[in-house]
Amino acid sequence: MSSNPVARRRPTHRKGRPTLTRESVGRAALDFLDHHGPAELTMRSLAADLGVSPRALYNYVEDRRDLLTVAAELFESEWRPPELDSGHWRESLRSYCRALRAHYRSHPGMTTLALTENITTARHPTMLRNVDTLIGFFEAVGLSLRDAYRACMETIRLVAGFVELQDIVYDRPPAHVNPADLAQLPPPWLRPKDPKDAGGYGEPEGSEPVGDLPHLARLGELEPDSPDTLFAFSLDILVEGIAARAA
Amino acid sequence: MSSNPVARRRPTHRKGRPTLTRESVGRAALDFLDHHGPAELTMRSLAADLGVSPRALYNYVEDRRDLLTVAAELFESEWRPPELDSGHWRESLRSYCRALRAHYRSHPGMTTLALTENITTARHPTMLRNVDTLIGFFEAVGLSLRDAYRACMETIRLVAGFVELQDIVYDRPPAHVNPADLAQLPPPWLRPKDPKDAGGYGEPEGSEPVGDLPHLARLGELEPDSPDTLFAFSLDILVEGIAARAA
DNA sequence: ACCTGAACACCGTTCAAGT
DNA sequence: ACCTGAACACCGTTCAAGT
Repeated sequence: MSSNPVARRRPTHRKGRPTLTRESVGRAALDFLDHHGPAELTMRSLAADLGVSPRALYNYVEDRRDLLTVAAELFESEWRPPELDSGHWRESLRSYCRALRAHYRSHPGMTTLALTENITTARHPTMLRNVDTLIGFFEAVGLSLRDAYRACMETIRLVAGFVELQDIVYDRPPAHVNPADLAQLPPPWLRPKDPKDAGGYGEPEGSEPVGDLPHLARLGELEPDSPDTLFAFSLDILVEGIAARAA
Repeated sequence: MSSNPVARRRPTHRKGRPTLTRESVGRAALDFLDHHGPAELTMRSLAADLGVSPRALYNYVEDRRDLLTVAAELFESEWRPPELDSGHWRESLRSYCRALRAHYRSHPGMTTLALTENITTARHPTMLRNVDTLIGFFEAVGLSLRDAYRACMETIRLVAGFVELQDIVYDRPPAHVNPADLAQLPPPWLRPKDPKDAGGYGEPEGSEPVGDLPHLARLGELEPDSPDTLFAFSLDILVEGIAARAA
């Protein structure tokens, strides 16, 4: 040991700012998503955030894909799931899914980015452990190993799909959708387009085009669901579906 | 009527190729996805495909977002769902979902594009009619109107989520994943990274890292699921979950 | 060893000009 | 009326050069 040369530490600062690392760059990318949309996350904007030139990032990550992979790994490692108790498995699974949903929503766009960049290489040990635990939970509930694996994948996909396809529209309404429209049934994307912007669906006096869509029309009389209520329904379906399988 | 000037038709051809229209441009975008990935669909590549300059597209669509909206509308209008029979509702719902899955897969990337571009404005009348019919089906099965709406959304989200998060990796394996790895359990994204590329998970002789993940390790002994089998499991969960709700 | 600045090949979009 | 070509402000990435 003493024959080794004195360990030369890499400097911790440079020009007054902490030295970059592979992890700190990935961390910055993940945090960036808390303030901006995924489309705004570019090598240049991230470099500007960090106060360096875009070229500097390439000393720590291979390319943009690699950067997003590091961010995805940090994202995975960040989550500490609640305890799972197969004794009260229904409520336990619900809590688990609610926590998982909150985690996905906490860094909005991370899943979308992973999707568009086809990132399947972020396999953080913490995530593998979480998945392993969840599979064990489903076995304890009464599923075969194979079904437990399937149920685990189904659970994750349900939560991720809900956040990406449902929550994202409510949490960050796109420029072209009126937030007030989200608080009504049916949601904007199930309302007929008003022809030529002349009085359409929302008109108080009954108008023609609705006649063809009787069930959608009747939805207008209902109080709208909050995203949380809708998610609770999804969980009901999942839980009872698994219960039927375990029986 | 006869006082109207003679209707001047717009020319149907120009320079030997059919004149572009808003619809034909959107159609070309949708068809483009059958041959290329969504990331390759650019204004320039599409224009090259059509044999025009990129600028020409802007005579028919406002911008890239608008182009993708037209493509999404065509995508929605293209689907003719199978008949729904509430008399044999379980098998009927299964067939419906299988057909819907096939539709999503037929133009891979369309949903991903709609997601990244936040397109919620594609509301083709055909799609609204299909949704309306599905809600009516769930009411006939025994759900309240509110639950029927929720079940309809849940069904669509389940199928879309399955295609985007599961099928896409099998149908178009990204460059960095070995297709042979997809035919094994656990899937690549649940296998521990081999440390420094030295013998890792796949090793015949038992190695350390697996000891910590007992359930994932036992998965290796199982024959892998085909995507179709995995989808059938998802449908089982959905159908029995809805059955419990309808009771 | 780590950074910057300039450059390259792309992208969406717009302008001025052609026919 | 509809198109092209050149241009602008972006993007990811690379090269040569600085300290």
